[in-house]
Amino acid sequence: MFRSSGCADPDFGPHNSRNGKDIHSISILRTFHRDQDVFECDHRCDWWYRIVSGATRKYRIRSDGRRQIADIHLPGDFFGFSSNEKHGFSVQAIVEGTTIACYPRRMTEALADSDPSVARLIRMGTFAAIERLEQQMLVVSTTSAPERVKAFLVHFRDRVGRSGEDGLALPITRYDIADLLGLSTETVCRAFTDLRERGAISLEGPRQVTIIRPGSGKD
Amino acid sequence: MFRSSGCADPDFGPHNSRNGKDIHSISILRTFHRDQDVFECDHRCDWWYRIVSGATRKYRIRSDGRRQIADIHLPGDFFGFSSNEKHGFSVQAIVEGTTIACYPRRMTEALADSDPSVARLIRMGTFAAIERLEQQMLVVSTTSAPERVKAFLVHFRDRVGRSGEDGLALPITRYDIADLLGLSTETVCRAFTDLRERGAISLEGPRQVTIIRPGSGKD
DNA sequence: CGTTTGCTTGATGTCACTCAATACATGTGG
DNA sequence: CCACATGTATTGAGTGACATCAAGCAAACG
Repeated sequence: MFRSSGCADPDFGPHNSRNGKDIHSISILRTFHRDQDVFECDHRCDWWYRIVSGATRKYRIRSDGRRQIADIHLPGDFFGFSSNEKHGFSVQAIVEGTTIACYPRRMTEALADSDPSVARLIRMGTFAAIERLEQQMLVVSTTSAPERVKAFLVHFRDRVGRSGEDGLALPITRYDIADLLGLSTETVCRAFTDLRERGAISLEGPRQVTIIRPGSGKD
Repeated sequence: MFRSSGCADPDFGPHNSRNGKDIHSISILRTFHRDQDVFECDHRCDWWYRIVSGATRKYRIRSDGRRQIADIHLPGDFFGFSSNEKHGFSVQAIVEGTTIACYPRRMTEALADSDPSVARLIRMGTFAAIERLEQQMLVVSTTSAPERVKAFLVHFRDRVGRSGEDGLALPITRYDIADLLGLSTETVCRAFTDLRERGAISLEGPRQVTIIRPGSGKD
């Protein structure tokens, strides 16, 4: 359905561990259906996660009933970190068949204590999560709606891993984009057509976008 | 000027280290003037930081000249983490005399490799940073301007460390709040008066706020 | 300088509707 | 019983009309 980023991840190959146990051996792989929960907001933080293939959304239902999406996770992304007892967010699979590596938290922390390379790996994962959120913050705070959508597209393309070609296949609906950017679906639709008419993007289909002029209004 | 949270931090007291070196001994304390740069966006990420007292803003200048504030750091907060060579953001002191503990990155990473408790400390700091950003995301994405300001106030009060009293002293100007929330200063002002007239907050002064009804529209 | 208010214009949310694609159950004829 | 068509409901996407809210400018206030 959309370009799978696969498992091409240099950081996550087999690595030297001093005691035989590595981070792979303590993880379990789970596959999720579309819209299936990975965890809910009131669950305990007993696991860490990493996307192998597919995509997930981290969201929260506001008191007024709106759904706020805080993050989209793509292959290679870590998530589920928390210093509290419970995550404040729920996470759902977006794509049918999303595969996620699940790491039991206590065991992984113990492994990190004994193996500095594991600690380093987790550290890099959290650093990447911080940068993802910071970029996301810039995108969300873009004032004009079309520019916000465009910033999202550029950011998303950069995350998917630019492979030279310009075509970008969105795994998410307009509704998801709206809840991620704090806009209404209608405004997102209008932003897409606006960007297309102004020549900033071209649409081969609703989910198939080509960014033509990423320069204007990049940040 | 505003309530100093001081240094009351259990995690950061002297801790057991196996080789005599602890994270305190490799850090240096620096004091900054108001609006003085801690680092700029194109600088290399050679240091990690932690606020001891005062406050800082992490910001970035957009291509259209607007200043986007991505985070406010308060005492106890770690910042400066990045998996890239350079931070994409600049950080400035907000409060005169802001004191920051600076940790040389390579040395701290080496210390983390040899001392699991240091690695754990850094991990907790990054987890807290992630949660800060996620909460910030929820605040920024609140649709209505008054509700967004109110969400900011509630979030900020929770971060400053609720000590029972309701009074909240803001270390930052309306302009900073505007750039943090993606609003104009005028709209922030109007939101303050609107919240005051509706009885949600009371203002003892421009920087002295009391949150009366945090419940409505909390998230 | 930081904060606040009034006024106007423009942008966005809301409501309503259309359109296309899909899935699923039902019906019909061989 | 099976193959194939039809009707219906559902979902995602796009558009238009209208009211509302926030930005921008100006000016006053402390």
